[in-house]
Parts: sequence; structure tokens; C-alpha cells
Amino acid sequence: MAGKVNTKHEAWAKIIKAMAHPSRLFIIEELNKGERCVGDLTEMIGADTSTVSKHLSVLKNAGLVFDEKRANSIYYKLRCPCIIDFMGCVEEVLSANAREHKNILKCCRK
Amino acid sequence: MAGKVNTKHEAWAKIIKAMAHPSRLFIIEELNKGERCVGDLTEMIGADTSTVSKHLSVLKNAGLVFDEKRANSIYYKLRCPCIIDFMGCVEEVLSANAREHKNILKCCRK
DNA sequence: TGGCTTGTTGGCTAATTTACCAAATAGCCT
DNA sequence: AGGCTATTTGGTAAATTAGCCAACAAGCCA
Repeated sequence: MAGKVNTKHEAWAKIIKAMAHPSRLFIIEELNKGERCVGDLTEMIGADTSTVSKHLSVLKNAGLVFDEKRANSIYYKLRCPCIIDFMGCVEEVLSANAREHKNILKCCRK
Repeated sequence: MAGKVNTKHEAWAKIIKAMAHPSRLFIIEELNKGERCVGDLTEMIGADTSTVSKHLSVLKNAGLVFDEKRANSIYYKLRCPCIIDFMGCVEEVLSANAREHKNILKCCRK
């Protein structure tokens, strides 16, 4: 029986794909500290404004952030701060990788 | 000051990018229930064996799964089951999206 | 040894993603 | 109105990804 990969997995993938870029993860981490406008983020990231704007629209389309116009800037905010918690698990994977890598090296040296 | 998007964010992105595909999320979900071999997963996903094998190697390269040869099959297992917990947060984003979408519709109907 | 079964790899094409520049838009301020 | 600041959009080229087929590798068994 096929078709077990369904709408749910596609919906999940859309959200996760939206997170899957270094600059966007930086944005998420930064927004977790508080709202930021495009200019702030652009300066921190050091890319073209249009690039950052597009990253933000990817995040917004996924529903990960929302924006609020105020004065003459647009402020972006994190919608579900729980996504930051996940990075703890990602770090766990990374350190497991690092440990394993170290073991492989140790093994080869002998 | 630029360069705030650093190695950490790139490392995170690698892991998350490896998850960012419907079939791979299905695999993760399935492996969370227990180990599975390529054949099992291939049948469930309904794609070419080579395709599934490549998805598995993406997951393995990211350190999300590991494999164990036994009899004449290769069994894959989840390395850090915590990644499944994250889906709870993803669902939260999805339902926030759904709610918002409903509100927009309601608003337009008036 | 020869032939299954189980997976992985290489090659190729189509689709998607990213980043930059340039141009357009929106909201203030004078 | 006209100029400024802040941000988004369109276009485009380069890079990456996905999926299929065909070919190859490894282990088992008759």
C-alpha cells in the first residue's frame, strides 16, 4: 500500500523547508530576542536588502513570522517561539556527529 | 558588523535541510516507531528504491539516522528521537495558519 | 559457481532555490 | 508636489535538489 507520504508530510515539509537556510535560522534566532525590522536584519546579515526581504517573505509565507507596519518601518516577529526549542535537539544531533567523528579519527590513528 | 550568520547557523541549516522533504519526514516518523529496512520504506513510500535509498543517505549524512546491516537487509534507525517532538511545534504553526486563513475568509464574506 | 535478493551509485533531466541588481511602491516630511 | 527612507518585486544566472533508469556491489543459498 503506497500513498503513506501524505498531505501532512507535505505541510510539515513546507514549514521545515522555510527554516532550512542559515540566514533564515539567524533571523529566527534574532526574532526570538524581539521584533526587528528589515533594515536591522539586513545589516546584521550583510546581504542585499532584497535578499533579506525575500528570506522574510519565505518565513512569512510559511507562517513562521508575521509583520507589523509602524512608523516607516516594518517589524517582523516570531509567531511560534517554540521553534527555537527545536535547536536544542539539532545541537544534540550535531554533538552526536562530532563525537562520532572524533571516534573515527581515533580509530584511524591507531 | 556583519558575519553574524555563522558556522552555527550553517550547521543547523544542514540538519534541517536534510529533514525538509515529505518523504524524509515520513521516514523519520516511521523510524520513530522502530527500525525499518530500505525495502519496507520503499514499499510504503511508493517511489523507486534508488530514490528512497538516496533519501536515507541524506538523512544518514546529516546524522539523523544510522544503519545496521543484518541478515541480508540494512536496518535504519532514528538517532535522536527528539526530532519528532518538534513536529508538535510545526503543527502549532499549521493550526495558527489555518485559523488565520479562516479569519481572512470570514472577513471577505462580509 | 550461478542466480537471487537487497541496496547503492552514476548519469541525466526537470524543477527549485538563491543572490544580486534594477526598478517599483509606500509612507513620511517639508 | 517632491524628495527621502524603507521595503518589495521582477528578472536573471548559478547552484542545488529530486526522481527515474540502468548498472554495479554484497551477501545468501542452491
